Amino acid sequence: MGYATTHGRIVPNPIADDGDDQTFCTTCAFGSVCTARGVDKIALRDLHCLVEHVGNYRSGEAIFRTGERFSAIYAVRQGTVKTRLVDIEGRELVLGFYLPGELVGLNAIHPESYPCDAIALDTVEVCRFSFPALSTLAARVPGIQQELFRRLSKDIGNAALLAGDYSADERLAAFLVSLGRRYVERGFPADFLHLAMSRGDIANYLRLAAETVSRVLRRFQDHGLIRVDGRDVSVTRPAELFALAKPILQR
Amino acid sequence: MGYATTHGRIVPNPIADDGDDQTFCTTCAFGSVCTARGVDKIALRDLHCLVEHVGNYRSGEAIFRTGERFSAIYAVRQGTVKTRLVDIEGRELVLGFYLPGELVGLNAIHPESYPCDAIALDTVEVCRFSFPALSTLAARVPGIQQELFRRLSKDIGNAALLAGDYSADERLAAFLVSLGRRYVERGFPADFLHLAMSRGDIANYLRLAAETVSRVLRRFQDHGLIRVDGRDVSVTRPAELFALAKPILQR
DNA sequence: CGGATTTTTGACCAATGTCAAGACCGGTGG
DNA sequence: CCACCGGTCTTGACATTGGTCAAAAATCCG
Repeated sequence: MGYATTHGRIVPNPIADDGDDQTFCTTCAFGSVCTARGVDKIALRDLHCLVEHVGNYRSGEAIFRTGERFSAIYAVRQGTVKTRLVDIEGRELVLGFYLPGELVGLNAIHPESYPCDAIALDTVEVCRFSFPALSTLAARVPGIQQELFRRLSKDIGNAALLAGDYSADERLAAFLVSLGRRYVERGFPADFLHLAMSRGDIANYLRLAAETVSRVLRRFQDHGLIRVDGRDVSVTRPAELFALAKPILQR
Repeated sequence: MGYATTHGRIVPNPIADDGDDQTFCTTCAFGSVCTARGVDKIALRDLHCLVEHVGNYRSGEAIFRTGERFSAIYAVRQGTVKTRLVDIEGRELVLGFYLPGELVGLNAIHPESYPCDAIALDTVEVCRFSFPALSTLAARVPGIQQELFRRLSKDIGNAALLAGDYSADERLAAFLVSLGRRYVERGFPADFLHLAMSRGDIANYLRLAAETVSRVLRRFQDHGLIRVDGRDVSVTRPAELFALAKPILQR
């Protein structure tokens, strides 16, 4: 695990180890397949073979761009990635944020070309999985096929989450809670978040104006739910925050 | 093909034939796999074996309900299905509408239980595909695995479509254009739609109030873009309607 | 025909967006 | 070390879209 400082604090910052033939990267998208479900050695080696580490994208750089031919999906190893599309009128639309261990590019299988840009929000490393190779392997290894189906299916649900006509408060609360949960899954404290993305990106993702994000965070802080310091947020009343988020997150 | 009358008109109404060992149902979700890509005979028979026709749901009846254990996906054969969830506050949230040939239930793979209700909007018949059986088959027949990946991926894109902060006009235009396209794919005229769903359902799906849907349709008609008669809509100026929908549909 | 449901229409209201100005923060170079 | 600069963030005043409420009209269905 690596650490980075922001505003003079020590902030945990996940960095994937390289893994080995037995364990694979700890943050690997397919880690669970290999560990929990006991994939056979050969499959594991095959998976290793078709993975390619691609690294050191700096903030603002693109991992792929809209319209490029789809050939691979990417697992985030370190840093945070956003996907976004820019519509005909020039409006930016942020589709999602991806933390270490999450898969980017699943929405490109159908159109066969990437329907969005994937942009690094800080220093990012990814694993590249050639999709033809991966689907061949998936046909041989049930666990991997399963995992792909699962993640595709999960993304459908996630995309639908935002689509509701929820209030700005509900959206922001759900955003913070969900981000918190995903950090916890990766072994980070539940009550402290560092936001890799700007207010503008958050607003764009939640379909709000940046000003509204600012105001709501301010209000949450005034009510004692959270403590905001720039891009660092500590959650002081998780239960109340969750209560707000409930209509969106319930299931 | 069957026909039904509404408001005294003759409205085309797709009814899938039963297919045979060679051709499968014409509207079948996996039709393209079998025909275009030449699936081997054995696979085709297997697919036939694991399909189960389930029929004659009447308007309002559920094909599955929130929380039931996930065991199968369904391909619509006849009629129209809506999926919806009811949030903690009792608000209904329509997730999608499904025409003949489309797959319902893909969003249930991940949670392993259906995260929404699937409700018949008129007289509905479906094909039931046991999911364990289907994924086993998918591992053997690349075309089927491919088709599943494709459709899962497509649904991610569709779910994201609605999520933008688009105006009521843009939403409704995109809704009509997209519905029209899907009908055309099924061999129905491009300029005439019959809406199986109520204004309330449309509103709910587009995250608008029912009153807004009414008003916008009225305005479209006043401007000569469409002609509305209850649930029948004819598109008189497709180009202009598309122009409105463009920010949402472009890709 | 008659009650229930859906749809339309109108009047009003509130949440959120827009515009504009200023504060803050981090980085750069003198 | 400090001054400046660009970007991001915050705050305030105001405008607008779409929601809410209520009632009337149309449609459905027995």
